[in-house]
Amino acid sequence: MKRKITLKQIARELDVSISTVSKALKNSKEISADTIQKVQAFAKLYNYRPNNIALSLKNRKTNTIGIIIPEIVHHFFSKVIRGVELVANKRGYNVIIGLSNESFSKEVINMEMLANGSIDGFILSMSKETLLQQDYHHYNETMNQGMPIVMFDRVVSDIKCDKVIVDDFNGAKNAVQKLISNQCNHIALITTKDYVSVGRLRTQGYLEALEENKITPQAELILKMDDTLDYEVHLEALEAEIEQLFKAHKNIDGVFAVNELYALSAMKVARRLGLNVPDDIQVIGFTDGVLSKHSTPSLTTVSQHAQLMGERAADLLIDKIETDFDTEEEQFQTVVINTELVERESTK
Amino acid sequence: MKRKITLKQIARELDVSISTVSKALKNSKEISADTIQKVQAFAKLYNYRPNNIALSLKNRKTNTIGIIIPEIVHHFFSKVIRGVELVANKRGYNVIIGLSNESFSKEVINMEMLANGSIDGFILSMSKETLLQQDYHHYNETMNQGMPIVMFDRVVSDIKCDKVIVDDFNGAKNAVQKLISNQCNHIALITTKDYVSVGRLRTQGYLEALEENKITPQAELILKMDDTLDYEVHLEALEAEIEQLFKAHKNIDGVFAVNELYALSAMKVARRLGLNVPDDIQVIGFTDGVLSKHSTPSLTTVSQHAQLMGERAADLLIDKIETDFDTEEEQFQTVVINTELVERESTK
DNA sequence: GAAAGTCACGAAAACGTTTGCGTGTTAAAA
DNA sequence: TTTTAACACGCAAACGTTTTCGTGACTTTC
Repeated sequence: MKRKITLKQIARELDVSISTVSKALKNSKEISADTIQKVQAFAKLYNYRPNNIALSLKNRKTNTIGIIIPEIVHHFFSKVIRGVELVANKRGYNVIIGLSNESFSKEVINMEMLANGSIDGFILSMSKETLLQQDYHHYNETMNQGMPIVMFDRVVSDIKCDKVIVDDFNGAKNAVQKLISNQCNHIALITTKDYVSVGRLRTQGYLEALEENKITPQAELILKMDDTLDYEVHLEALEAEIEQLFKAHKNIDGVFAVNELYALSAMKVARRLGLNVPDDIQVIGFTDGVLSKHSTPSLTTVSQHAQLMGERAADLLIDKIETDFDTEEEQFQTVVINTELVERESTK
Repeated sequence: MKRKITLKQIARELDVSISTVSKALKNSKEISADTIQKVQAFAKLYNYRPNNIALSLKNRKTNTIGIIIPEIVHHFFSKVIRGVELVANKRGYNVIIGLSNESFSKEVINMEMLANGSIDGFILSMSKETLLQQDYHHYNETMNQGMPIVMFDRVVSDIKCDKVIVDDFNGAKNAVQKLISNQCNHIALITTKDYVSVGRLRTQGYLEALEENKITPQAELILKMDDTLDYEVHLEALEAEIEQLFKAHKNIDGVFAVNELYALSAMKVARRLGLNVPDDIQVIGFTDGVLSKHSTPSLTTVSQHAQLMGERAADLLIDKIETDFDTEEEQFQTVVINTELVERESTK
């Protein structure tokens, strides 16, 4: 087991100075052709590679970006990561991940852990708890220390930084418009409580679509789930709520759900109640998940282009990192990713 | 925008030496109570945190582990990552990810990028291309440089390192035994080509179960898919193959598939052919995916406990990292994770 | 043959830490 | 009063780089 070779060792072996070796490896014209040849041959033989940590320290630049997400076992987030990794790698950066697990304190701890020199900037999506508590001091402190942040998907306007978001409003509006065009007159909405920014925007899109079509929104058709519960393990609770809604309003002929699980549950409940999808009731979900494609009937969805979000976020962050010259006032931008309606079997 | 504060700056402000500050922060008894109090107060005020990169360089230890996987948008792998992250964080480590995208060269590049000081060890699962080419020089070189590797799931015996694997053989065998016990007499196997180690083992488990029950395996009932194709986008090709199999052997009453997609496709094709699952044909898939739970009918699966694999792999790696004193001969262990049969609607 | 210029290399600082050791000051022991 | 010990702190090296600035040995120019 031989440790990685260093400049110092090469220098000693070849009986030259460390600086000569360093320069020789860079083909500096300060160094004679002879020496360059000798050093490079030796370096190649021993497979010399500069130590990243030493470079990071010297350059005060790690070429690593940190990504903090609430959860990784989730198609949306893992697709975002894939996008981030793709452009990060292309541009010579590594990616280091931190999971907040939807917890405020884990988010803070993770960020502090990474902010002490390990990375050059953050890409993050807020945890639900942070969204709820509205405590953003850790973001601001991080940015005050000169570390750029790009937020995606779950953002709040109070924080001044670059952002990449989905056009939740129009995505939802178009979906509901589709249902309306398909002759749905009583469209239910299954959404989250309003503190989740994306849920709120999608709800607004739903309302707007109704209004544009002179349909009076009915509060009773809107189901706001308390999503502090993990419905992946409490499926029955979710289904029970939906079943109650369907039974109370037998005229429901369309459902718009703000995520995959809600939409799938709606279809399941419908089937259980003897309703045919899409003949009796049409369903659209806002999601990038895999379930939609493979469910029966397959689910019409509003796709969020998660991977593209990751790519754009990474480009935004790296651009900011590399134009570090703190010029005049900071200029922050918000990139809006357009959604796409993917029509499948759950709509006519 | 104030840069992060350093020992040197504190020292200058307080008119003491850098070493005094360092020691004071560590409550060294070399330093007077007065000074300690003064330094700590100042440090707290300015929110001093030691620079990780400098520490890494000094200690030749990064407290970061690298994880290389073929793909992240995949439930199995993202669950493994979650497991790794969980114990890594608990034990004071960060996780940095690299995606090989099933490509040999990307795997090599990623490993070289991380191996130059950025991390203390690797957790990885081999890309299909590496498996196919059987070129393992990058693993051996990495280990020769004193960097430990823990492999999981996709492993080969030629490489001497710690491993965490699923008991593919018995998992498959038990699943097939279940089908047999459920009165299936003609059980088809949908698997991958043999170079994928896990596919081969699962195939062996299938055969073993048949033999133990005095059932003669029929080669025509075994479908070996060429999985260099991404069937997520070429679903029809996959389904066509399965349909052909079902049509050629109308007596098939059970299917064991080595992954989720194959199993789901089998169910889909069965339904299309007018066969009822599980009455006419029972299906079991080897998978940890989400689709199984939400499909109709829901799929009986052999669960691999992916998160646990990640946890065990991380513990194994960190243990090795922290007992670095290169003692006598290396001792490598292979942890085998037991599978669990999760019974759902696709079996009786 | 002296001044100027080129060439090829080395010394040292810097990035931010930690830590073994040396040292000046004061207090206790002889 | 002298010796010794304790105390409180600073110096400097080390981790592995990069880069600026010297500098000695030649070579060229007048």
